Amino acid sequence: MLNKKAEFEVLEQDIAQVAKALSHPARLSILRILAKEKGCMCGDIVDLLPLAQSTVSQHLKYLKDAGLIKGEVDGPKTCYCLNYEAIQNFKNSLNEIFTEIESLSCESDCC
Amino acid sequence: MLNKKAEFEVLEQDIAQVAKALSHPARLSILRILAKEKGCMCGDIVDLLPLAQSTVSQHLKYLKDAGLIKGEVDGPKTCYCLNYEAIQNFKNSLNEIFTEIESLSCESDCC
DNA sequence: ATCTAATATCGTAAATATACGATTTAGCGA
DNA sequence: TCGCTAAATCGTATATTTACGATATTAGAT
Repeated sequence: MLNKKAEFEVLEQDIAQVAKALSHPARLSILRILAKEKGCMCGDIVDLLPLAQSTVSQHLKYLKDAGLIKGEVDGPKTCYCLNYEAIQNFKNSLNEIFTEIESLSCESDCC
Repeated sequence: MLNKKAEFEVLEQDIAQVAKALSHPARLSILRILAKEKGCMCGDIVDLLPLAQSTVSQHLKYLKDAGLIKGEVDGPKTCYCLNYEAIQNFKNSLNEIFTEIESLSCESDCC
């Protein structure tokens, strides 16, 4: 199958990638847990979610690849934290698009 | 495969669903086109995107199912418009989660 | 040196998304 | 009525995501 994603604007590609990372409730839940728990929760996330350890690890990788979290290996453990800068950047990009959309409000003759 | 999405919070499920609709550059592009073009563009979207008609139609359906756009059938044509209310709702929900995340900023001992 | 606990990775199965061409549907105009 | 145009839907191929169990990896503790 041909992948056409590269043919769109970079801003659109960037937002799409982060939106994809936010497109599963488990990953949104993980972000909230990481914000709530002091000292950067690691494996305890598994205890808080109805998912297997390997699945949680997979979701964490997904979030890390999207840049939304950082992970620091510490012996056999790994410490995950939110990447506030990346979250802020996403918020800004999304706002950029949303305000553009709202300001261009079409005076439609139909719906 | 077991689908575990239903086991998460409704807020998380709702945001995830809209985020998924925003997770492809073609769909973000469509939203911008709908905002820009007066009179609610319909088939001309196809001319503006590097995708086949059937693929664009599929993306439009995806956006409509997520509630982000409305479509009004008018003879053989269909007129699509943004659903500003839904977009506003999503913005609010996302802000809710993001401000929660930011206010809970963890004082971590690692990253 | 070995055991153990915490994670990551591998292999795999099923579900969903992405893309296309071909076909169907619907109403308009000749 | 017949074709035309616009759009939706179908069928299909491929890619990606989601989920799990099993296995590998890593470093501290015994």
